[in-house]
Amino acid sequence: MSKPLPKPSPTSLDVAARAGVSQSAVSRAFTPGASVSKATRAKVMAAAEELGYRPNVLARTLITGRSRIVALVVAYLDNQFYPVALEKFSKAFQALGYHVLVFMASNADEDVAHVLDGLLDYQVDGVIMASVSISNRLAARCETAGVPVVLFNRRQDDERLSAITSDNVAGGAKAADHLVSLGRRRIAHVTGWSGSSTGRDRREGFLARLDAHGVAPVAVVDGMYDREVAQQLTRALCAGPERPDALFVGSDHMAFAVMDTLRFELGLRVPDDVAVVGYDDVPMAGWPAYDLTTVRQSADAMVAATVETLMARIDDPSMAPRHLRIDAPLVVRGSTVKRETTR
Amino acid sequence: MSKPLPKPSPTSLDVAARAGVSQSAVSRAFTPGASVSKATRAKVMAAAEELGYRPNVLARTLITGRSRIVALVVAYLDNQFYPVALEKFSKAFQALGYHVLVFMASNADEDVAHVLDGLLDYQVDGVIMASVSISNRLAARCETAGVPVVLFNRRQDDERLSAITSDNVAGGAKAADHLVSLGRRRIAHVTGWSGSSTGRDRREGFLARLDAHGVAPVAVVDGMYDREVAQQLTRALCAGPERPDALFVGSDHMAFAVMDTLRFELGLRVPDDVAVVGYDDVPMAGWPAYDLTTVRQSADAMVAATVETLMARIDDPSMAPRHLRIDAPLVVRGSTVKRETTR
DNA sequence: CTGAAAGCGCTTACAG
DNA sequence: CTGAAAGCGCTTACAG
Repeated sequence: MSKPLPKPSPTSLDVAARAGVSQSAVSRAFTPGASVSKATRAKVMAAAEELGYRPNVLARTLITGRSRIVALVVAYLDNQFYPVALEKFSKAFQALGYHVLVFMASNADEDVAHVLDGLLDYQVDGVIMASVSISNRLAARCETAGVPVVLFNRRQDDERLSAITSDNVAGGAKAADHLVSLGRRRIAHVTGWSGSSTGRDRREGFLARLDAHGVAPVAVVDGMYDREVAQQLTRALCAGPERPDALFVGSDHMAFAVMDTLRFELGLRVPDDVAVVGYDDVPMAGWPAYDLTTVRQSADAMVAATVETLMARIDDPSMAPRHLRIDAPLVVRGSTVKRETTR
Repeated sequence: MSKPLPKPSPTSLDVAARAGVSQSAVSRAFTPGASVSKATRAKVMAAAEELGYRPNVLARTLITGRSRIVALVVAYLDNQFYPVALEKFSKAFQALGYHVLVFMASNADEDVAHVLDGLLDYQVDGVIMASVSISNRLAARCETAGVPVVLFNRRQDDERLSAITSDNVAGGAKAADHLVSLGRRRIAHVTGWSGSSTGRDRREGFLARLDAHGVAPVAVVDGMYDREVAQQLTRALCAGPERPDALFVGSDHMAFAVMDTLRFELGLRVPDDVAVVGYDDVPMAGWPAYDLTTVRQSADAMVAATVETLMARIDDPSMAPRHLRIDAPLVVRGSTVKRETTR
């Protein structure tokens, strides 16, 4: 409650006085491309160094309208795909002189609305919505505020929003091809949350291709991208008389829970009794304990495309929104094809 | 490059005009505790609503010196402990009306210095250094700028820095007690990075207690908090004639790699051939595939203590730094004690 | 309770 | 290239 004054930071005026130049000159010395003589800049820099001066970014933002802050809205970090992406986002933006403000939001619309207000208050230059859907009303609000939004790993029918995803429909199809080619016929699908485009698209691609092969799924159930739910569904699926011999799971995160349940709770062998295919290819999928066959969403490629798209729209707000679908290859591992080398 | 104008956001002046009051009145209406009549506030709020006005936080920051932004500096997000903590930090600060700016930094001093400059430019109200060490010179720079710093999961001899850790020395000791009580005698320790306080403290506690039990470790090697390194060390340790029958690993993240190597590469049984104890108790440690005995660092407790400490120092910069050590209980699971219920 | 005014630390036309 | 000045959108004494 007390207000002790930690000696105030030096301002451009202090530097100007010390360097014997005008305050404008100091500002110019710190503005790339501004017209200052070499001599002036040198004097300014020397004085700044002595005083420990650094320009106040916030004051600059007030004038330029550019905060060099990008907001990343994310719903959960327990699915390893997102921390991996966050790390890459953070590094990519840092390299561009931008910084990432993280907002956690559930997928509830009021919650997203509230978070959105908060981030608009900070005059962020752009918004990345990762794993979060956004209503048209909310999207419109960002556009009105002149803040470009790009969806990461989610797409929307609303044309105004840029969206970067993997090719989820094709990815789902690859999972179907793979399981059928392995001779599996009692195939079930634990989908990603059907409230998300990723959940729906992967399911659509998977079921369409299964159908093309003349195979009817024994079950299609919503895993909600939740470990617990996936676990319960696995139990239920395996309790019936027609136990599946293959499971396509809408995310690696759920697939790990499915495998745990199959092996340690139900005593089934993977892949012998049940083959499992996931989606994402998070690092953990490659760990020997799971060795999970999965559809790879390249976080590198998706993050790079997202950053590029957002920056392009920040530089030119009139640019048309982009909808990119990154290729997602199947990565075959031990959860579908028995390995000889490991026990 | 073009500069199309997305219609500018309404300012307090616009609202004032519409509400028929002064600009000061608008400001007061949005300042909790300011003296405004109910009637005035109502008029202002109505006008603000109609115009879609929200106060510009940055302009406010320029005056108050409080940005309500907290910087979180983190070295890596692959160890699940950190994303879990980040999620909790973000939610806790959001609840307080603060926001988290994420900075990734390696542990290299120049890198930290660079990142620190960046975050000081944003006038952040406080800094949390998670998994990152900081030199005294750098710490001093923050203090000079009047920005409180608290270390999360790392401590420093420098008294000026608040630090929140688990009781790593006691935690290490518990791991030793447990393994010895199990009858293990050929015990090795893959330590956390010895450049970190956590790595050193856990080792110290572990070795001291081992010694108290009259047991000499068969090996003590630095795992660097790295999966790859842990894997190679595991191979090397098990190649010798005196294969360890127990391993204390400085973090769960490394322990998973150790278990994978033991089981899938070396064909050893856990815990029968080798017992494994980790540190952290990340969610994954409880998953059946690992079922890892470990020392629990409560992310909830540590984050809460960190937030509380940082907020206290933001409110009163003259407050003395705090050094908290959160109790870290041993959680016994299947990687040291065979479970009957699971296969 | 209310308004006019100064000022937070900068950028950027405008003259020179 | 350089400086004096206006102004970004607010908060906050200061009078009334």
